[in-house]
Amino acid sequence: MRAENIQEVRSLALFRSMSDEAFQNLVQAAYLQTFPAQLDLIREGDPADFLYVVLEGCVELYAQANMRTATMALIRPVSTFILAAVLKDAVYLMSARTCDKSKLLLIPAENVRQAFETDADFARAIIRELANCYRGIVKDHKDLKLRSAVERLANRLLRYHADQGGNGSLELPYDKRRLASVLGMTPENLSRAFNTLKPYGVEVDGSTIHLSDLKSLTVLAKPNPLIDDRTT
Amino acid sequence: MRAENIQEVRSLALFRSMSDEAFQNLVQAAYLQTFPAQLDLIREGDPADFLYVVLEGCVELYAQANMRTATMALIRPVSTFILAAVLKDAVYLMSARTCDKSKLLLIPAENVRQAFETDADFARAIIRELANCYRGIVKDHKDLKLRSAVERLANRLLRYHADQGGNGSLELPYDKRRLASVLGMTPENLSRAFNTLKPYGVEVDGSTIHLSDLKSLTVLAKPNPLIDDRTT
DNA sequence: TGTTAGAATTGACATTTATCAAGTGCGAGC
DNA sequence: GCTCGCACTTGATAAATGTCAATTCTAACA
Repeated sequence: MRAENIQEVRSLALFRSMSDEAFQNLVQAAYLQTFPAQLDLIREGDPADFLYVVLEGCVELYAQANMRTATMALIRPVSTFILAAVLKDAVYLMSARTCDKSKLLLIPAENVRQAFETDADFARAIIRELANCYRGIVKDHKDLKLRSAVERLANRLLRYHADQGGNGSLELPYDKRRLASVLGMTPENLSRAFNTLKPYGVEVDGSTIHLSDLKSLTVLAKPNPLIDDRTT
Repeated sequence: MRAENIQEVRSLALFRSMSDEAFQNLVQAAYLQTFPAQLDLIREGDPADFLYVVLEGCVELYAQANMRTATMALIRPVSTFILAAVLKDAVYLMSARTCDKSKLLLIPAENVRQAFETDADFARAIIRELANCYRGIVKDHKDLKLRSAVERLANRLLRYHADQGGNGSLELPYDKRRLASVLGMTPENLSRAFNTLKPYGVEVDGSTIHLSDLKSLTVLAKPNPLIDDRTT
């Protein structure tokens, strides 16, 4: 692995505070690999063999049942995924596939478990990471249970808008089909939800969205830090 | 606190492996209290002052937004709740209230954080607990995103039935209003879902449910261990 | 045993969301 | 620049779910 990538991984909250020995141990056992777009990485139900770190590209976590598919999350650099399954030595609850061509680090699950048994700093970092993941999905769950499809879209737009500088327009970070699945609706319904938001100053131009009336969009969306704020 | 209660808490997976000193330290700082039914314990948005342990009774975790309320989970003895907020020293994402008269142990958040910084065994136990909580809510999220209301009810009935011995009937663990909210539907809709399941051998008698045709109910429900199995 | 308050059910209806079937438009590759 | 495929949109319709109001049931209690 190149020094640049090592430093990137080392700087992650999860690995930052662990000892050099333990980190070296993890990294030496790991595989760095580049995958093409749309490649299946893991399938729900399979035993958790690796902890994954996304270094470049984008990975989609999804789940299937009853002939339906739902996107659970989209993982962008630099972050890990399916940590909980690895720690529990259990099967994956979600499948994963690349969206774009992606560079990933695969750390054998056994080494991760060993590291948290022996390195107390790493264990504490894992606690923080897991607590964040947990709170993230609690927020997603509240979003889905407490809001209509249009409200979910409106809040998502406000979030992306703020993330991207809040200058009146935003770029959708992935295609509308995936956005629809993330928001828990069909692509058709997403189209209609955008139309519903037109009177609130939402103008769609491909994957660029212009927000010309933030005030009325915010009144409609009623954003709530306990759902939409991704840092706390 | 009575020795019996101490032993009960000590035997929890979260506290079992920690050192005696650290455990004594936690317990000595804690408050044991009995609360009447329907009492608000915590409100989402408030800073996390205590880790709660339910010793007797039942506590409902719920969330509110947009004039709507959703039950997130029901906590029965003996288990903890809102661990993640305590560890992160953040605000609660969910509110909590007693369902029945309940005996709770309140451990000051600061002591919990101290304990996981100093006791590596406790830190590892927290990791296991958090990983379980995370996977639990991932399953809830999949349930909600991938299934219709009737399917969610059918699978829930099968789960309770199996938990209670699988002898053809089951007792709903709480009232239908709460069950409806847990399942993400209105009480009216729950009533209708029960009617929809009548042809599949589901007979409602107050809070007792008889399942006379498990086979066809299972065909309808299509239970999935990656959603319904609460142990893995 | 009768009363009563809250829970549960039912019916009528509105709203939301999904489905199916055409279209339309845009971008990659020739 | 053309065209082919695919994502996206739109329309018509169906299904699922929510809302409101009225009624029935049930269990606690006088």
